[in-house]
Amino acid sequence: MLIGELAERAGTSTRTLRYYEEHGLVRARRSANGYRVYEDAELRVVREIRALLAVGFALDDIRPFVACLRAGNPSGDVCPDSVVVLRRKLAEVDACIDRLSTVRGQLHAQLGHAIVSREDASCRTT
Amino acid sequence: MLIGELAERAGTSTRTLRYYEEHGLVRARRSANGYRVYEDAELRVVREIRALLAVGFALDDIRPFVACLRAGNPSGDVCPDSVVVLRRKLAEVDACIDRLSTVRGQLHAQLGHAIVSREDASCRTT
DNA sequence: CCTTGCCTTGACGCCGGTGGCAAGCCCTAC
DNA sequence: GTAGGGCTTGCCACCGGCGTCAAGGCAAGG
Repeated sequence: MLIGELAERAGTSTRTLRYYEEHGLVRARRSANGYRVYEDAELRVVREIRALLAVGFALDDIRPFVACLRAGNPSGDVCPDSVVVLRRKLAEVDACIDRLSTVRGQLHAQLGHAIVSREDASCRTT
Repeated sequence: MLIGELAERAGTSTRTLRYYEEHGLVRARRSANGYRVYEDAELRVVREIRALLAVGFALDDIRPFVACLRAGNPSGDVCPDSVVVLRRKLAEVDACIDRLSTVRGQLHAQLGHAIVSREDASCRTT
């Protein structure tokens, strides 16, 4: 399978696949003419990556899941490393929700004509 | 008041103040030597900006609040334009919380060994 | 031979709010 | 005179996940 086909089947772009490879997440052998050739199994890997990204993981966080899949596991989340990341992310999300709830309260109060206080940074769901 | 003093009193940097000015949020007259000279009132403006940024507003969103303050209002949130922005932001935050709650559920499920589905993008609390 | 369409690498752009550096002016004190 | 501090403008760096363009090689069909 060449890169264009994989991109289409995974619902993404060739640029994206090359980017993943550059970051060590996706693998390909090269044919004689230098083209990337993918195993069918890579499709699952790419889908795992996309699903995790959508949930808010960074590429670095995703690495253990991919490794877990490559190790032959039916899903990428059964390995200890993956679980660690999952727990961390869960904690982050919880913290984020708490913060947003606070902000929500502030906005609500301000709409009722109060004054905004402080709140800090970094909450994502890319 | 010169820029260094304002920066210190507002708890930020001179770089930041110049940036705000560049984006039309903070005003200063110039002394003979070209230095920025600030009214005392600008301190309140800068604090309003910082507070709103901390809550997650973008600079563009903050403009109406500043205008409201400049119009002589005791707080920046009493003007119609400000309220519009507040409502929009509240809605955004609500949506964000919903999304994160969904993600939380997915993470939880995955920790219980299920499979991740999909979720989309953009949730900030800068 | 030429076109078309796949593939390759390389590199810049984006977004937003700064940090930080450079080169240079202004003012004060010693 | 000179050292030191504050001020000026201008521009590059950052973060992350790509989009997108550039310039070129390779394969196949008319």
